[in-house]
Amino acid sequence: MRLAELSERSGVPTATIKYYLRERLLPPGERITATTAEYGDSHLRRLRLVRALVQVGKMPVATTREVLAAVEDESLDHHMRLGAAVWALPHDPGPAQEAPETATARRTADELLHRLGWQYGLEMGPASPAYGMLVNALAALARLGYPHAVESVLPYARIAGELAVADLDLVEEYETPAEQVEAAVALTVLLEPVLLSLRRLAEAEESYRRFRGDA
Amino acid sequence: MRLAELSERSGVPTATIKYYLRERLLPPGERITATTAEYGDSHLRRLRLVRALVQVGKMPVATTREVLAAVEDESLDHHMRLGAAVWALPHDPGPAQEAPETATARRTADELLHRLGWQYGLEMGPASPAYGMLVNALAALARLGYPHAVESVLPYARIAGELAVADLDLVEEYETPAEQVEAAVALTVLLEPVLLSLRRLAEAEESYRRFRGDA
DNA sequence: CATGCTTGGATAGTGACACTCTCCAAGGAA
DNA sequence: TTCCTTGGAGAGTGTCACTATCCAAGCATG
Repeated sequence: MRLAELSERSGVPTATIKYYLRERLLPPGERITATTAEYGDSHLRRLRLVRALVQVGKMPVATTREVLAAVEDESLDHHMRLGAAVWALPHDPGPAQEAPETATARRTADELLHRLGWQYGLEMGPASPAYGMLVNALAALARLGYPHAVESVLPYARIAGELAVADLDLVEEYETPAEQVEAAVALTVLLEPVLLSLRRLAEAEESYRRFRGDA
Repeated sequence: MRLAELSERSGVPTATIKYYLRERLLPPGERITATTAEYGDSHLRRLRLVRALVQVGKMPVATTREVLAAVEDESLDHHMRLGAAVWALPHDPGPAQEAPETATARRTADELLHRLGWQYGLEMGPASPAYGMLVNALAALARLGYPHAVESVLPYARIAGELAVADLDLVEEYETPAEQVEAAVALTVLLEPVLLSLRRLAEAEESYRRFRGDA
């Protein structure tokens, strides 16, 4: 199919597809003549993934490119490939200035990983983007005077552990490593809004039960 | 204290504080002379909250203004005030075009609320931003061919329920309704990055355990 | 073969957003 | 009196995801 048809079938404007091609989020089509290129189902599939990651997952385009590169990197073993892909997922820049709250938050995060027995996290953690995000968020809570000690966060960490098990169960339903890595990225990103919106709905429900009719 | 000192104590540049004043994220200081205004601890506290919501919680400035207005609205009862505040929290625009996947996603969401027995959600749900986010995300998963049926999402919803209980427990540790509403907003927003980063760390851990050493 | 449309590629422009810079007049301090 | 600081207002900046405009080379029709 040509660009126009790819656009029609995916619902993405041609100008946007051209932009994605330029940014290397989509591999170039197979050149037929000097002025036309042919696209296949793999392009359509990739285009849908890109759209989902960028629009629903709100991932920056540059980040998406890196993640997709990791997904396709056949030179890594399975765990490393998963790791590289998820590693590249969007994250806030780590703690910038070393405020005193940051140091405390770092210690809290470390103790948390200890208490949970997350070996890999303890080893690789401090360098990983997710660890930086965690430290940042804990430091922000501390600055506002909200609970941020290990005891307060531990329940959330246990719940996160349950989530990860559910996620990996879903991933393992796929056969090939390539499918699994793609599923890991898609599900990691796209289940975030699902989870957050469900939490908001659940909070409304719980608030209704507890406070309904209060003055 | 004057603007310069407020800036120094909060670490926020004066130009940015002026911007927040202009955007009504901060109430104006008490005018002392024609050219000077006095700010108090409440301004410092509010400024820190704004910074946390905007920078860590990545909330748009316009949204933050609405949320803070709801937090301060004394005319609502407690549950409504919480609801109004969380209602105004940032959310994607609801489902735009009515693709077939959207209709399916909507049915899945409704059935989910039924199965969970979330009365309030069933009643108010379809109008709420969180419901729109959920439908959007489920539709995106469907478009990519990933599981999005009630059975696949149910575990996540149950976990969200646990999160909400933990959240409201934290909120109820505060005494006055005003403190509780502010805590609800702050914790709803600031625990999101905590939760998401913990999920990423947990996924890395779980992936390490399952796939370590795979070819 | 001439005419006009389509295609893909390159370049520049748009709109939203969170700041950030530059002025300015009125005070206050030395 | 002179200089510096303050708060307010308007315009400018940088980023980012597009999006509109050009352009040359085909292809399709009369």
